[in-house]
Amino acid sequence: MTDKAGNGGAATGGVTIGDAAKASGVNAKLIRYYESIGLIPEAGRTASGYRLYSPAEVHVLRFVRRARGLGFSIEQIQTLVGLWRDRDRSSAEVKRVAQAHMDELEAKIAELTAMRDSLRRLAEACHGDDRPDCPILHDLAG
Amino acid sequence: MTDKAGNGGAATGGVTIGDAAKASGVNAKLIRYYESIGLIPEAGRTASGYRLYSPAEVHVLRFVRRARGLGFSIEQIQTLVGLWRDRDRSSAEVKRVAQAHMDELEAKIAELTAMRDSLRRLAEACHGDDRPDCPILHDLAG
DNA sequence: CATCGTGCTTCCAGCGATTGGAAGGTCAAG
DNA sequence: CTTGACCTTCCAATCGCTGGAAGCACGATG
Repeated sequence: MTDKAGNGGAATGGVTIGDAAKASGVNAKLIRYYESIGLIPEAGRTASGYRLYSPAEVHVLRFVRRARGLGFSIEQIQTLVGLWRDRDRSSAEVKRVAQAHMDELEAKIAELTAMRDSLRRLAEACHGDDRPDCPILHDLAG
Repeated sequence: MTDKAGNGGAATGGVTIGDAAKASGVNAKLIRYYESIGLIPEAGRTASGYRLYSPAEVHVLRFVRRARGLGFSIEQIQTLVGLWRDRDRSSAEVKRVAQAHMDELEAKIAELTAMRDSLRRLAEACHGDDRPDCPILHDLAG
């Protein structure tokens, strides 16, 4: 029940991908995927080929997970991680990326809301009983 | 400028895919795709292999386009087209499909709205100037 | 020492709903 | 006969994952 490698988080120079996954909330499969597309740099390896993650790398993974949670695209996250690493960044640059994403969110919300409203109007007019008459189909049929 | 086939909409037993596209608002590529996945039945063909669409088939395409416009999935549209064709359908069944989709829309809207609100709060707290301090990155970094 | 179970590795494929392109056949008009 | 607009099929890419298969690595147990 204890660590199979005996180093669940310290001293050896990094944790395995499974532990990095647990610590960051990004599953192992996804971590490899993020590496493969270049979102995160290639991890170091043990002699036998296992990936190793330092606390700093786990931190990046957590960052990525949070950014995905806010709906940022991989491309935007790449930019954000870059800005995060850059101590001389301007907050204006970060804000620009965030604003761009907010605009996308706003557009998507508007689109979905319009769909929902149209649909709601149609559904409200539909009896929803055994009779075949249905304003929903009537509308779709044009 | 007139019809290349001389039958832009009548008498010959159907229009070509390009004309069906213009008439339905679904582009030709997409019509073929819809056929390939079984959303619409295989179209008839001319001797030389061109697809032909009757007014009724064009009508189905228009139906599909409107349903996609409301955000219904292909699978849901398949059900709706089936119900549309069935004169003995119950409006309750149609309403169920619509309601299911409205629930999905509602969930997505809630998700995106939560993202937008979080992001807005962070962005409002960000100066957006030359200084590197940024609550957005601060939050993402945890 | 052999074996077991778990975790790691790579690679390949699929999801949903399109869109794009390449390579080639068909048709009517000039 | 050539031109050009249409049609055909097939294959690949998009976005962000997720799943599976086949095979090595590792530690604990019998």
